Amino acid sequence: MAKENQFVNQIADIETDFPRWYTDVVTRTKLVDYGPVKGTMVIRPYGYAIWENIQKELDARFKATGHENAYFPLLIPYSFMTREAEHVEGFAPEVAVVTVGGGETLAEPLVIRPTSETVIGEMYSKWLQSYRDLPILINQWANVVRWEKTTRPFLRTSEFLWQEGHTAHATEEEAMEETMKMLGVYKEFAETCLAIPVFTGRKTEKEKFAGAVATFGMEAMMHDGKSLQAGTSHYLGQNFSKAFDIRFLDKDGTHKYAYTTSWGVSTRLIGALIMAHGDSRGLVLPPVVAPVQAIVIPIAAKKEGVLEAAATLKAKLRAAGVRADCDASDNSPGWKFNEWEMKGVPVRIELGPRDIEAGKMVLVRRDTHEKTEASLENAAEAVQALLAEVQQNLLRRAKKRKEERIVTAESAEELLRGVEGGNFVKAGWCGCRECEDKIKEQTAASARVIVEGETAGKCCCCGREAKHVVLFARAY
RNA sequence: UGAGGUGUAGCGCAGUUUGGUAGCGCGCUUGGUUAGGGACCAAGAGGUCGUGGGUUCAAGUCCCGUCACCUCAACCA
Repeated sequence: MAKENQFVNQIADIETDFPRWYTDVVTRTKLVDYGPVKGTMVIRPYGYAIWENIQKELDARFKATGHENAYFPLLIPYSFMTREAEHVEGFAPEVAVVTVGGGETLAEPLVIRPTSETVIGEMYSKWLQSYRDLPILINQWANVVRWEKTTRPFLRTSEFLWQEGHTAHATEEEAMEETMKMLGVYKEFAETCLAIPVFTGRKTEKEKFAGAVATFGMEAMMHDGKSLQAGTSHYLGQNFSKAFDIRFLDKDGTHKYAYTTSWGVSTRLIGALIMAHGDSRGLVLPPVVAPVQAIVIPIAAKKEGVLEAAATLKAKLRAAGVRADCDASDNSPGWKFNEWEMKGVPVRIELGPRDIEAGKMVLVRRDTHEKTEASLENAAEAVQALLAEVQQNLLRRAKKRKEERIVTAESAEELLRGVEGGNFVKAGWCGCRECEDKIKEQTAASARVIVEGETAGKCCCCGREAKHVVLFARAY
């Protein structure tokens, strides 16, 4: 009992104090540390390794859909921001501005990019001349800065890492197709790699990206029933091409403005992983993105042959492509069990004198804590099979919860009851901004996405005829 | 930007009410014994008490200012 308490004291209780649980877990597992400047974070090796795995998976998908990587400058002339009216209005309050360079006040202040539509638009206008130059399909991996008032590691920080795709097309249809295609790429990635089932759909006017014609979002359900916007894909129409003069000479001999898109996901995905799968013992990482997929814990490590056998096993697993490690530190086995569980490693392998003699190992999976034995001879196969199963199970589990936690509401009261119970709520909406604001005020829930292909009778707020079915939730 | 809270050793905290030698737990170092769910013994190292000023013989403690961080709300990926 005393020992149990000692463990529990490491991190706050996930059910009763989720925000605290989150910050405890991200710092104690060494994913992240706070930076010296307000709102900044240091992504430590264990956290960055997750990001690298996310990047690897996403980058492959971007390349497979015809995109190339490039890099645009961090500093943007302030005047660029003001060329698109909605854009500047949306971003001006949270932009960081450089006014001095080389000890001298700059003639024109520079913005540290909060997003890159403007610089990239400027460059596209230079590069684009003929319809033959289209489409332009470029992605950038970069950091951006948004001066946020309150911050939380991975979820909202002043500086964060992301990927922003920026494309230009000859027609509206093609640009819209691109917008939806990339939303689909995100969705597939979230489910197969992060084991997070998501809701996708169009955002309301209130929630859309500043400067977009339409924004489509990917929403994920967190442990506490709140929603996290995990990615967005924007159809920008000709808003930016008109502001930045992105024109081309078409087949018919006339100049036309291009149709552009942009889409991005960020290090917030790491926060999504943590909050979607974590449990009372800490992180639960899906094998596809886990920095360490299997951790070998030698038992009675000082007994002859144990460490050697553990090292051999690790090497064997690595040779088979498993991200394996061995904890040969002086800590007790029990300490290691808890530590690596907190760090979310999908599979633990216990290897002691008894096992070695029997030619076996003990496998313990992080998601269910189920213990099994497997032969050392086919170690790699057994571990790979278990990793695949853990990945499947995490998705299955998350899907089940997602389905169980969707309710419908006919009135604002029902909506409130729904979100208070930690649910996502489908409800009819008349389409007006007043109702949307009112719902938010009364329930603290916002319109996450407009649900496609469903019809509702009445608006849950004003009772007029509903234009859309909307998925409402409290959000991060 | 509004409301609340916290700053004392690497981490978590006590000490502040009533001013008088800087404490506890974990972690860290060294040596030894241990080892299948956060082991044990012994000896150590480590602190301008967030910061600036003031009151006082004397300030972690009282007064004034200031900064940072956390939680909740509003805005965003």
